[in-house]
This record gives sequence, structure tokens and C-alpha cells, in this order.
Amino acid sequence: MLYSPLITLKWLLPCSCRAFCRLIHRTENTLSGSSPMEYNLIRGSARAPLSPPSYGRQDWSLNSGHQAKRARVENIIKGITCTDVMSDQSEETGGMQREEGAEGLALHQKHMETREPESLSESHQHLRGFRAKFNPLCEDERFPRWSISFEASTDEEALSKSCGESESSPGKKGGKPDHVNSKPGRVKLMADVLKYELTQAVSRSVDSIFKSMPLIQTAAETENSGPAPQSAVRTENKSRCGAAAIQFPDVQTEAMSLVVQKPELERPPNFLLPSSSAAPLIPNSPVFFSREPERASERNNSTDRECHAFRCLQDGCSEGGEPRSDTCWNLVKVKSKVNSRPLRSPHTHGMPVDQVILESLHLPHVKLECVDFFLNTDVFQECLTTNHLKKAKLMFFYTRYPSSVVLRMCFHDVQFTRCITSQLIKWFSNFREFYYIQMEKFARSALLQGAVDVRDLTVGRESELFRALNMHYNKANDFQVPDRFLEVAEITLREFYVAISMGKDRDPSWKKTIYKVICKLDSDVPPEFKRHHFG
DNA sequence: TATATGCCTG
DNA sequence: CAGGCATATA
Repeated sequence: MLYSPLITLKWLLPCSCRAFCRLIHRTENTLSGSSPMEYNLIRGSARAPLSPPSYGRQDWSLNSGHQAKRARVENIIKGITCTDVMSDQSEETGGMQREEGAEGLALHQKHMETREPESLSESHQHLRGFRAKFNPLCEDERFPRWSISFEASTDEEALSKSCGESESSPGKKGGKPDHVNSKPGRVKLMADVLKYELTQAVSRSVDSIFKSMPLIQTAAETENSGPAPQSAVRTENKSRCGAAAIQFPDVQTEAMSLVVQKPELERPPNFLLPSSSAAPLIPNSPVFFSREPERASERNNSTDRECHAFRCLQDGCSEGGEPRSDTCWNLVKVKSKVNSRPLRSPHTHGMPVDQVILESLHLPHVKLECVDFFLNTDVFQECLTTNHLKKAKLMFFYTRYPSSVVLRMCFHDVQFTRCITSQLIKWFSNFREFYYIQMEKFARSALLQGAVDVRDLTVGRESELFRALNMHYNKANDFQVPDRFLEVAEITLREFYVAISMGKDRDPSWKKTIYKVICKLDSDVPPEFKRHHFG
């Protein structure tokens, strides 16, 4: 097992709870220093450059007390986890995760049973109480305030699984609680409650859009008004918690994407083309709707470049001049099951943009579409495409070990079957493999060249190592690689260098120690990569 | 034993 | 990058 107990738990925990754990983790780091290497090498140490004695197993054993405490805390948190994310993971790769989902449901069921709700409104009231109880946890990353499972209500497969295969396969064993199976009526009730809650929330969100329309229209002025206070949003790791709060300025961002899902299909192609002269109030994609105008103003040149590259991917243009029709993860859910094809209706070509926007403001239509969008399981792509691969590679600049929750958020336009999940996991495994091979290669090379001080080993944008990595993950070189990645690469390189110079590579599993360090250096993937309504 | 992960290979 | 195998873990 590569991962430390923390990392193992990390995969099992709901994202919001993991955010809390990160907080704990960071607090501990503040007290004890970061990873051994970070402390010794980056923050400076008086030790001899090539022999950092406290680096290695000793440190891990010293930290084991911390880790045990952490694991206990995480266990507690896991017990009180938000139901939304639990169900979200119910279809995940591991049986354990599915059991988590079942437990979450059982918990929910238990709550329901205590009062044996007779009416929908009563259930709703109960849900509110339940939600209030867990929202403090959920709000950490500004996840929707719905404690019920979105996934379970949208994905029939997930629903059936998280409900313990209650109706479809009652005889199937799976360690699910019996009372779940024996009360299909309650499952039905819960489904009703889910639908009701969903409809309510969507309605509220859509209504809020109308109230916010003046805000959207003044986005142009916002752009010219200089950097917004959120300019620190895109910095990495250390400001992660704060950033998460800022990146989701208000509840409206959730609704915005809902509103534009359908109109996106109807936009003329040039509407999607990234253009420097485009009016800021026109969103480039659903993801950027309502946020993008603000964000554009808060970015410096480098992040604009990231953004452009990203939009390019979304729009289906590519560095190799591939046809735009290759677009797949342009964040639009199609109801056909055709993969990798343009999703725009031909009859709207040439339609004025404002007319498209007006259409999107057709409230009853939108509301209907939203609910339909949420509840329809046919809206997902069935396979990963080259654009998904490109996106995954760019994600690697931020996270080397993405959690399943992050993967779900970033690849929300694909149906997360077991196969898709393992393919994505395999991709990142391959990315890491290449990354670590390069690191080892360059570390050995440096050693052979007689480097004497690890501090001489740096990774800059001009370095050969970075070029090799950039060539692999960002071939078109149209994505501004975050500085944090360079830092992580430098730390990795030094880890390899020190380990090799100390002869640790004689141990067959010597790299695992390094992996443990590096996996803690993951940053949050920028919101542009994610869907912003649900986890 | 089932599942997850890493390593090797084409 | 994906497939296959070996190993580790629960």
C-alpha cells in the first residue's frame, strides 16, 4: 500500500470532511514543520547538504503518533459525514466506499425512522434539520447546502447501490443493512423527498439569477476596475481553504450553470470562440458563467494564458489544429449517447447572441430543463476522449494524486462507471510514472555530474527537467504551469537526489518514501476544471 | 479472496 | 497509454 493511513482515509472521506482534515493536517505541519524535505531543504537547515540525517524512516516513525491521532479524528469525522458526498462515492471503485454510502443512507434512514414521517412537508422539515446539522462541514468548500445526495437522485445506478440494491436485487448480498431492503416504501419516500428538495433548490437558484441579472450586466465595468480582491485565489496550497471560500462567491454560481446548460447547445460556434474583444458579459462556457467576468479582471497575464488554454480545450480547438468537432468535455450534457461530436443544434447557427441569452431566461423552460438535467441519467458521455486526456494532464500540474471526488468534479461530463474510474486512475498513475522517472533520471544525472549541495538543484522554467515535463503534460505549451508545480518538482528532484546519494535506492521500495512526501504536496485543482455546483 | 496499486512491457 | 502481472492490504 503506497499511501499512509491519512492518504488511505483521504480517499474514503467525503471531500468536505477531507477539507477539514487538511486543516488539521496543515495545523500539524505548522507545528511540526512540513514534510521532512520541505523543512530541511526549503526552509533551510544547518545540516550538511548531502546528509540530512532526520530525513527518512526516523521521521515517519516520529510522526506516527501524529498520524494515529489524525486517523482517529478522521474516523470521527467520517462517522458524521455529509450524506451528499457519501452517496456520491457509492458507485466508486471500492467495496468499502460503497459500504460508506450504505452506512450514510442507513444513518439517514434511521433519522427518518425516528419520526416515521407521514407527509412530504414533514420529511422536508426533517431534512432541513438534518441539513442544518451538517452544513458547517459542507460549507467548508462551499458545497451545496443540500445534505441529501444529488448523485443518488440523478444517477439511478448510484441510487440503487446506495440504497443497498433495495429494489432491483433484493436477494443480492452485499453487507447492506436489512432494514433498508425491507422498507422499499421508505426508499420511495426518500426519492420523493430528494426530488422535492431538488426542485425547490433549483427554483430558488433560478429565481436568484433573475435578481442578479444587473450584476452580470455590469461585469464589463468590473473588468475595467482593476484587480479584484480575490486576486490571491489562484495561489496554491497554503491559501487553499480561503481560496475555496472565495472561488464560490455566492450561491448563484451554482444556478448559473444550470441555466446555461441548454442554451449552450444552441449557441452559434463563434459564441464559443475565445476572443479578446468579446464582451465580458458573454460567458465563454457554462463553467465561467458569472464567475468568469470577475475572474478575468483578477488575473495577471500568466493566468490569462491558463484560461485561454483551458477555454481552448473546452471549445475543442487544440494545439495540433485538430477539428473543433473533437470537443467532448465542453461541459454540456447531451441527451444522445454520441461521443466526441459537436453538441450544437444547427438551426441556431447565426442566431444573435442576445437572443440565445433571452432564450436562456425563459424561466419555466429553464426550470424544467434543470430538473430534467439533474434527473436524467442519459446525459453523460460514456467514454473518455483525447480532450479528457489533455485536461487530465493539465490537472496533473496541480494534483498528482487526485481523489475520486476531484475526478468526479473535473470529469463530470462522463458517466463514472467502474471502467471510466479505473481509466482515469490509470492515467494519473501513468503521469506519475513518467514524472518520477524523469525525477530519478535527472537526480542521478546531477549526482553523476558531481553536484554537492541539494540546494544547487533547482527546477526553473528554463530547466531541462521542466521542459521534459512540460513537453509531456503540456505539449502545446499554451498552459501557464503554476509556480507551485515547479516547487513540487524541485522538492521531488531533491528527494530523489538525497535518497540516491544516501544509497536508499538499494531498497526495492525506496521510492515509496518519496511518494508519501510528494502526495502531500497536491494543490487544489482550480475551479475552472471543476463543475461548480456539485461534488 | 477481492481489490488496489506499482512495475514492466509493447 | 493500456494491458498484464506481482504484490500489498483488508
